[in-house]
Amino acid sequence: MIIDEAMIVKAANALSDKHRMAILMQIARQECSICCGAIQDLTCLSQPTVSHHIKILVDSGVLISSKEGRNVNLTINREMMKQLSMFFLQLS
Amino acid sequence: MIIDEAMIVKAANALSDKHRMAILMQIARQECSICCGAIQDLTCLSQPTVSHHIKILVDSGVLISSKEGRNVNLTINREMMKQLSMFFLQLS
DNA sequence: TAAAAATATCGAAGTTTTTAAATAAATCGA
DNA sequence: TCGATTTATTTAAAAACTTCGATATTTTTA
Repeated sequence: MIIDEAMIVKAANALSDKHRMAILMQIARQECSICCGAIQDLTCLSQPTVSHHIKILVDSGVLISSKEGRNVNLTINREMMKQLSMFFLQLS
Repeated sequence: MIIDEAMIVKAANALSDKHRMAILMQIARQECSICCGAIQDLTCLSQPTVSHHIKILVDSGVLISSKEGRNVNLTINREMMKQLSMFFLQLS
């Protein structure tokens, strides 16, 4: 996976909102994947707002989504996390 | 240095703009510290806009500024970069 | 001390983001 | 098939962000 500056900016943008960060951390704590509804229960936000935030997280490559019936399961994109870690390591 | 979720969000926000990312990368390429004027020369932005972006980068802890006469010298906060790297490594 | 230089602040315009209500679409179960 | 469930989309309002011109502040230099 090749990551460029624009992708880092996009990922940073995805994580620049406290609700989206909370969603990421919630998924990180999970053993297995988790669906949108379960995430909504953990926030103070409406369903459309959660859907919007999840879209941003998925579009940026931070999360991976996979549809399963009427649910959408979400997992962390660990490859992206690795790339971000490397990026900041090089700057340290 | 202890870094919490809110600080990560703030740093991510600082890096969620392509101009601010470009400023960071420019400073990263530098051997020694660099002043605001030198950064402005490398962007297509006005002086007040560059000043504004630099303030966001400094306030978030991404950059460190030190005044020297009428210049402000900027360097990367490598400790912050290390913390960010660690954060994403744990998620990978 | 006065002009020049570097940076910061203020104020306003334009753009983007966040949010939720209403609604749509897709899928499951009875 | 019909109603319930899950997620997405549309729309609109409010809040936040980006940008720059004008101006202020601080420091250097002539």
